[in-house]
Amino acid sequence: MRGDARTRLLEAARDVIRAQGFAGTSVDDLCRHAEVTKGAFFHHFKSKEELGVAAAAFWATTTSALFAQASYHALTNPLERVLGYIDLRRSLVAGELWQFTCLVGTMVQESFAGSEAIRRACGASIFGHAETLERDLQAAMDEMEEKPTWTAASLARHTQAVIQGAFILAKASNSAAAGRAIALEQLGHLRAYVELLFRTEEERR
Amino acid sequence: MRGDARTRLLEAARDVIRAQGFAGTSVDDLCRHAEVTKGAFFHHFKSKEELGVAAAAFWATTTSALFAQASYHALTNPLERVLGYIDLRRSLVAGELWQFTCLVGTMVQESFAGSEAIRRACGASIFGHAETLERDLQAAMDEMEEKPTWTAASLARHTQAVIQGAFILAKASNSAAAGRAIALEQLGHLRAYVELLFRTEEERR
DNA sequence: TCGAACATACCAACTATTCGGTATGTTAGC
DNA sequence: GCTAACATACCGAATAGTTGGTATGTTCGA
Repeated sequence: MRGDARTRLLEAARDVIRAQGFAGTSVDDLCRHAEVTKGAFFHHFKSKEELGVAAAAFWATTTSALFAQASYHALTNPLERVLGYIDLRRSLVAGELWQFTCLVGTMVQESFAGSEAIRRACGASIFGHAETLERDLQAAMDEMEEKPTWTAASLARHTQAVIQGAFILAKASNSAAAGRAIALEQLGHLRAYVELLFRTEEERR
Repeated sequence: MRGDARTRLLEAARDVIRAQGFAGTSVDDLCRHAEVTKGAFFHHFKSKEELGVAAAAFWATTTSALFAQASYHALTNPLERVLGYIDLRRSLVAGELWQFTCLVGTMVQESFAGSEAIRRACGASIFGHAETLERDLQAAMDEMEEKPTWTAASLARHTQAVIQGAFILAKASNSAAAGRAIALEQLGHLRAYVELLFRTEEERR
């Protein structure tokens, strides 16, 4: 028990902030949820803002570890690896909204004006994750006959834009079930776009 | 001057909440920005939450008026009208981030768990706007030879998902200029997807 | 048409509470 | 016995919301 207060606070931040937002979550909220006293909080983080930065970094490392060990990386076809990533994202849409939405996407929305440090940490997480898709996208592009006008980096960012937008539409929905359905629907459109971009006419039939 | 305190508060909410988020904006912030006293605020809105609901409704009416009068509606080809909508959205990406991002997208992200009333108002704005695109999309679909598997409603929602996601990536960017560039890039991908879906192989060459 | 009755719009000061943060401990492990 | 990891108690500032009052109409009967 002793020695893990910092991790418990970061896990609490990950869950509570996704549900309530950063400004809508008080330090006491986090301490209650992590079953930790305020003294412990300010022992590990010198301010609430510093916790926000640490939570974004925590999110970046834990999620990148999750995706790094995924099985789609073993596929030989780079396009199949990209589609495998999208399918994995689809499989992660489960449970309540706060369980599958994105911490840094939520945080950056309300912190980009107030805290440059949090904004930078969230941006690093989002764009860093996008960059991990770039290699496979570039490899798939290199196999194409006619070179496209768009770049692998912009398409990698597009996957993240669709995912983040899907989460917003899910949050705007009338129920968790409806939100999940819309998120899946939107990831379906993302998959269709990637397939349309890469599959040539003859391949499609 | 007298009699417009309510409108000035709604305009202040539209601008300040887009920059700071709902929870990050205090009632005093709004009163200062609208040059109105706190008494006036609680005369027109019985709570901060009620202002949030009214701001979402205000956003829905003002933005739908903006798009209703746009010139792309005069185009005869329904697909051209859809692409005209996307091009209009691209032209609106200008100035600072808080000036072109979406109020209800920002608000729903942090309010969906805390206030059902605000969540509902934001959802009505987003999905109501999506529905205005459905007619043109359906008309374009009806002109296609082979009927697609996806629906006009889901594609209409997809436009909104990409737009909302583009705003999040813009906010995560290191500068307003970089954010604008990413937003435009992402709307470009959205345009490309719509074109790929509707243009048949022969039309494309 | 005049004015009392009423309604709306707003103001300035106040309250109760919550917030982020701090000061001062206490405990456990090397 | 020294240091990092906590706990307890507290502070000042900020917060949402309230109160009692005033200024500006609006209505309607005599």
